[in-house]
Amino acid sequence: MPKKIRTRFAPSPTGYLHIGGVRSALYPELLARQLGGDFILRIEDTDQARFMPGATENLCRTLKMLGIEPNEGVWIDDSGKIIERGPRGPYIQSLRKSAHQAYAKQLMDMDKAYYCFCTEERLTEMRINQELAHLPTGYDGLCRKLSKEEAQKKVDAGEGHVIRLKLPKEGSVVVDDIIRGKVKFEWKLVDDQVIIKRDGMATYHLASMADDHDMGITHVIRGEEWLSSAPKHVFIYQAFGWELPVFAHLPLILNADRSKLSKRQGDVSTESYLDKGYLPEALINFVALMGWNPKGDQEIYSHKELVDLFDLSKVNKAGAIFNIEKLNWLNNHYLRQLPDDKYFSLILQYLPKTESDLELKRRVALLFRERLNLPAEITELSAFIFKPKLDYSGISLTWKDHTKEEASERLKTAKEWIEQLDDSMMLDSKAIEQVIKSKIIDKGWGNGDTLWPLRVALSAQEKSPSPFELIAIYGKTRALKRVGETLEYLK
RNA sequence: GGCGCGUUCGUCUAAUGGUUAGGACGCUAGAUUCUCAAUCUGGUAAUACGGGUUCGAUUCCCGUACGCGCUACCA
Repeated sequence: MPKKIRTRFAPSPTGYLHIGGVRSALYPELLARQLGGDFILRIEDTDQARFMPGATENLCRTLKMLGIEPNEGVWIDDSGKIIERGPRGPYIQSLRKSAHQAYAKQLMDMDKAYYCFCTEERLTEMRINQELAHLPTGYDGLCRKLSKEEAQKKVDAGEGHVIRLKLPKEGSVVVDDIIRGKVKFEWKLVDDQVIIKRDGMATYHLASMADDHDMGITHVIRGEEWLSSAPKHVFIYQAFGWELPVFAHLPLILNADRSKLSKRQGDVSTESYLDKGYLPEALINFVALMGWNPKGDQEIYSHKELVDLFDLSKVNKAGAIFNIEKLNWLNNHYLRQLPDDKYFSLILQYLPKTESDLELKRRVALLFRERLNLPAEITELSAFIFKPKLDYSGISLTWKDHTKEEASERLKTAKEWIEQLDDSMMLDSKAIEQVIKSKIIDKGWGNGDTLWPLRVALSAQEKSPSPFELIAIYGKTRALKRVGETLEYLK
């Protein structure tokens, strides 16, 4: 029986989940779902200094909203409390400290690691000197030369220390990556990495590999920034004789200037996109297609379709710039697909609180639906509808070279038409359109010279929905009031 | 500086040792239309550069350029 696929997303609780993180979570999730495997969420909090309270909750909440749910590991319950589920916990890395230390000890017993007593000051000075001499930077191996007895004596004497990997000094390693193929590194250029810090906590390199192994992770899917340190990871796996996972280093998501996506440039917090009204479906669709494509001309994919189609080996190698225009287009698409009730519940908050007529608000929301990339845009687009009185000073009420008198004449007549409108058709803009257009024909007028003044009278906007739709929205009384006020204004 | 990765329209991408190098977003023109939006139709625009290999390279190889990542007791 083939081994069960187990993938994971392992963020650090140092801030909000950013867009790149969404993809780092999505791809492993897609893969696990497709192959009937497990998707695990592990929190990597070994850096106490960068730990941010609330970050784990935020990460989980955001993933939950996006519909990327792990079936094992850290999660958040409905009351907002962090929970852990699954048989291979704890899934919060700092809680695995003693296991990491035991692994480090084993590595030392195998002579694959050693104590280092060098101070920060010495290390800094060493690095500066290396830079000045234009030499590659890296640990000079001073403590590597210490005998085990000497080192143990220092430790017993209570001297502060870290544990470093004892990497080969010659030869090379090949990291096999499913996206990039075989990547070769010379051992002599790989630094003796610290794996246990002075505070006893493991660094990423040991902690992540140990946990991945202990949790049975089969596919390590992570950002390209890890490729350079992959040799150390391979070393650790091999030192313990563990079976290597499949490595997949994802291309980075970039700012417009092609630098790594960062908080300095634009908004990268996924939660803020959600808050702005970008729909989870749009975000998932968008992020999935950055750096991967199932071929063909389809642009819209549901999460389910992505699960079926995803193929790790077809992920691109080059980084991708975050293109908000396309996200907007996708959001417009998904907004229009939403069931009316759901759509309205998203829009309501952007319509005036002072307006109490919920049914009116609902019809306004539906009226502007296809023009929206984001829910908030409706506020400005529809503001005129809720104003008690319109200001016509900034816009022409006359069609082309028509005169004010002609416009007034049209409006006066249109007012009568509105009055005569059958009450039963007041909600039906198509019916209203039919009636009014036929009356225009009867009069021998043109659509433009009549409809333009009418629409502007109702909206005071250069651009707006049609006069028929506006009459339907307003109802007879308010529509007549608007036209009446326009007539006053024209005098 | 060293090491690693990368490079197809402005952006996201597809394709193949032989194609008019395809799609989408954007932009743009037209149709529709009272305006806008939506919709439909059309247009715009790309294989970084230089060498090879080959009958033929965008595709394979080498080099150059450029970009990015890493170079922490951060992840």
